[in-house]
Amino acid sequence: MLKMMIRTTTAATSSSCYCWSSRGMNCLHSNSTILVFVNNYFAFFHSQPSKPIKSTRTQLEQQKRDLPKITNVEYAFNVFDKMLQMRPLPSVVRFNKILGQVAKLKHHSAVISFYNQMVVSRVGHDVCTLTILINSYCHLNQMGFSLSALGKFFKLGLEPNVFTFTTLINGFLLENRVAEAAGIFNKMIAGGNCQPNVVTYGTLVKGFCMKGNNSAAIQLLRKMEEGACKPDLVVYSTIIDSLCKDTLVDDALNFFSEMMCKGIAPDVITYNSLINGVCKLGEWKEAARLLNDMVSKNIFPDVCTFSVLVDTFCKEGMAGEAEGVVEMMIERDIEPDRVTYNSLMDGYCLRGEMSKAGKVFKLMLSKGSMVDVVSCNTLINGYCKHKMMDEAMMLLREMTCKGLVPDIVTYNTLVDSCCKVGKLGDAQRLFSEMQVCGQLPDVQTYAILLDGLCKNQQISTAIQLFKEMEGKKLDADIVIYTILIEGLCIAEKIESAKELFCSLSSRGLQPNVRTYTIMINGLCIGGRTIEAEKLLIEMEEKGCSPNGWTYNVIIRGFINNNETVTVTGLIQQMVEKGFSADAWTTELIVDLLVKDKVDPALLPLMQKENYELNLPQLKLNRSSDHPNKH
DNA sequence: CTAGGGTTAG
Repeated sequence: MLKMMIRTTTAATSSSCYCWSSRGMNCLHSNSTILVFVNNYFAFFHSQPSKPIKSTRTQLEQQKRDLPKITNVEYAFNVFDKMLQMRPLPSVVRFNKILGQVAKLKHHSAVISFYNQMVVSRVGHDVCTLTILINSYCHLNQMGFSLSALGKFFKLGLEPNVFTFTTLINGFLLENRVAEAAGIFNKMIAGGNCQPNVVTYGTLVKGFCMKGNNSAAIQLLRKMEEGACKPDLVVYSTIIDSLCKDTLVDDALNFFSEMMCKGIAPDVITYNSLINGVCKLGEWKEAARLLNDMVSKNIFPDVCTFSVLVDTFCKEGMAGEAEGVVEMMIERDIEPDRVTYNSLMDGYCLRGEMSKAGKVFKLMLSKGSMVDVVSCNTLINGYCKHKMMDEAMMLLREMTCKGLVPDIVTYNTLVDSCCKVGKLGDAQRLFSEMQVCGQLPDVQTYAILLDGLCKNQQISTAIQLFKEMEGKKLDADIVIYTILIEGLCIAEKIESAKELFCSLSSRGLQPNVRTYTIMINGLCIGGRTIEAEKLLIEMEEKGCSPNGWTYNVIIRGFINNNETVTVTGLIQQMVEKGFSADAWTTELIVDLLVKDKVDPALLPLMQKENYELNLPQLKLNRSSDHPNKH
């Protein structure tokens, strides 16, 4: 359906950009920058061949004619059996070829059983056989067996080569044992007869990146430049990707240009890393520039490239552009996958266009095997965020009918929304249901339900639930305690809240800004403004800087307790730190100004600004609660 | 015949 809609729109895409409505198609006259962007790409993609030219694969196939192409393990078993029955036995090389192909299919346990058959049938093995074996053990996270396979080298009088050592290094890295990986590498360098090559270096660079040690990875790259083994595309791409993941996109771009200066051409993986990096920072214009750049170099974007763009446009609220990207994909015969459609669906959910989200979901259903737990969760989340609880619950039932098992995210989403709309009973029923279905609640689930109970003034039930959680040996974190402290404050049990707050350090927990602010608010509600002010100073001293929300809370607290003398100082402090009063606080301050109780010079310093959260202020203000980000 | 980079979504 969606595809049909997309196809009907493509004819007109050169002049405008379209979006869908429930009635069909509407012309979307968005701002010119976006139109220029989209149109450039259409022009651009129309000028490209619709599919990359197929390489001369026939040649390769001809070369391999004597070797059967292994496409699945069953076939490999057959071929292998036949080979074992041949007399004389085929050469080790032929067995290695089969083994290698099975390993490429990632059927590592099959590799091991083939190897064992080879041993029984007395097929000789060589360095290559053992290296494939070691590699398979590595991928099965069985380094112990890898190392005992290494022992076979000595038994058979074989010498491990650079492939063997690189495989071992990779094996240690897969188990996060970077030190041991580096140890092998150092021994290679010291040994002299088997020096690391560019792949060995690349493997270790990856290892450092995995540990988040970019500087070690970069150091290794610099070391390569000094020696005979120069860094290649993979080494650069690994570092570029790692920098992008750490949002150090500028550094990544520097390595990108450095690489190109050396005549190393980037590929689709390099560009995907960069596009992903800039997109995570919301810089879609930079992403568009990179996309432009790669296509101009005849590097073809793949599903991943496009999916990232769809996701970013959706998150930036640019659904029309996201649709445009999907059109481009279809135009270029790149089939959007579940990730692409899921991003688009999430984008519609974000805009509250739930009927369009539902249409994408139906389209995914019609394609078969595209809908999974994640896509259901996305739509359920969309329904929940727009308080369409009936639809959300219906989808929960539907997914079970389709044989999809709702996971902890499904239940957490639903429990949270039930709490937010005040359906505590439903939330509790879902909480039991998930346990019956074998999805054990985690700390986050408890946090969600505890928060719901506390916000709905059911503190005693909350405390009961908290004890249940402790009984299950789940470690309560600061988020849980903050919720309970807030719950106690809402119940106006300020002394208990304070006690719990003071017990945090003995529990090995550090209060965060949220915890402090909630406690300060509680103290103000209880009229204990002196303690509130002391806590404001204390948090700063303990290295937890108050934020705008903290100041708003304490200022309101002081005003409500008629302590207007201190308020002037607090407002000054807040403004000096670059925070401003929210609408509620401003109202109270203006009120004071009218009564001539604060310095009028402060007025222009205050701007209206919406804060994420409003705390209960002697009265409960449920409607102003925002989704909690525990 | 054997070893290294990205796979995006809730």
